[in-house]
Amino acid sequence: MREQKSAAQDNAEKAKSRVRGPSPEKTARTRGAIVAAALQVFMERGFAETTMEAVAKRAEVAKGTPYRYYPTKEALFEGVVRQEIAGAFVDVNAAKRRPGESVEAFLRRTMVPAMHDVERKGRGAIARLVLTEGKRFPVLVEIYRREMFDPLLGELHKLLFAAKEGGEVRSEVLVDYPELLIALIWYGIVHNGLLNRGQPLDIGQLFEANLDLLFQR
Amino acid sequence: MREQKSAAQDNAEKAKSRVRGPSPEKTARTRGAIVAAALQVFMERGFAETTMEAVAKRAEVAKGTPYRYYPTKEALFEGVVRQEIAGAFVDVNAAKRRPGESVEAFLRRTMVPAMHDVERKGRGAIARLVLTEGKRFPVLVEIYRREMFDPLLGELHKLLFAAKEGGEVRSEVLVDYPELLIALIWYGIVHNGLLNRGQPLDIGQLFEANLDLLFQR
DNA sequence: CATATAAATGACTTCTTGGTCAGTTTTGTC
DNA sequence: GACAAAACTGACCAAGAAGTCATTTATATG
Repeated sequence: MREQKSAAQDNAEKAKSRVRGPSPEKTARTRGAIVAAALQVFMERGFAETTMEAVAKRAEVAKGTPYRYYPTKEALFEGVVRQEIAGAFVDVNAAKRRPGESVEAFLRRTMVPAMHDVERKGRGAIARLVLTEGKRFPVLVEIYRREMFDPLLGELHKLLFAAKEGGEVRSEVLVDYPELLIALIWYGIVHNGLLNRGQPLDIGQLFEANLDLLFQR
Repeated sequence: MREQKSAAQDNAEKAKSRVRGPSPEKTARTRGAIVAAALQVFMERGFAETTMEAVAKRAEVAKGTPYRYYPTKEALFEGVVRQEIAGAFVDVNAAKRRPGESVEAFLRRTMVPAMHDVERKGRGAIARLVLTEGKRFPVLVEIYRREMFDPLLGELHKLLFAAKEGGEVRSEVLVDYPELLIALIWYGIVHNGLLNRGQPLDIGQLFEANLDLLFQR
């Protein structure tokens, strides 16, 4: 029933046409090692300074092996960063305001902790990579914007609007410029990757300070 | 009195030992063309993507000529950016508060217009260059910090402190975190270089919005 | 105008690195 | 154990770009 397999037609969905050769698990492990190594090296050296050989060495494979998974260095970079963005995509819409919960309380409960571990979860590093290599990889910028930036901005906008409506804040400046809240996130990311020596700036703390200001604490 | 010139000892300070050959003005013009070209190309392509040949071509000189002024590509980059930072160093301490002028009024009078033409004066571009290439050129980051970042932050800190003392603002958050005001400048710079399509974001406007918020407008 | 000197040139060298591929090893099936 | 198929290897190739330098050109002086 499967002697001829009707030439390249049945590996459409799940039907991996594997009859012989190394197990898919092994392959997946190799791919994983390469992706992980690439991410590491790209993050510490940047795109241009990274050689494929360095990636291979870090992944403990030979020079040619990465090319079995990604045709070019560019493709490797894109693939790896893409995947990382997708993985970091914490659904900003996941948390919902509890009945009767003020916007301020909601922001402190959800956003502050989230901001707090931007660095600990590696989100800062990926943002910096998109930032520094963005000019060469506009696609990644677009993805980043769509997956991270715009949703967060939109959510903040809605919340600030609600805060205005509910009388929690007087000024409507924030409703027009929710960017003011986003700004400090970028600032923290940039600062941590470039300007500071010593321990990183805690973005959550900054965010909280801004909330204090906003809600007249 | 100058036949032998006592072998390499008298061109110490100002005594350029020029007796023959092209005028220093011509040389200066060539250097200027190279520096200008380099800055342009570096800004539009980044360090790694820029070839010395492209710089030479833009400056309308031959491949080897830039090397008469800068020994390596790195030196050229550093030299050019250094010079640009120094040139962009608007003395933040230049403007002084007029007698009786409120901090708010002072900020609106001086800072807002200054922010307003960050992009028009090319300061955004140079900041982005420092940002994207900073990892490879820590010296430049240090200079940038010393010449631009720290002075501005310090000045803002003093002003916000004065505003608190004078009762212009209730919250003392801004005194502890003047970074909140710096943050949006970075945000604007990053945004203009990466995230936006269409016309650039006006940082002055953002700054003004933040002042509105801060001073409860 | 002859000459000395510096500036500028661009063909050439060298080195790095992305990418290839014939051969080898690994793995699973019969 | 023989075999087939895929994964893996690393020597090799080719392109591109940094940097060199013998030669040429431009300029100022006597």
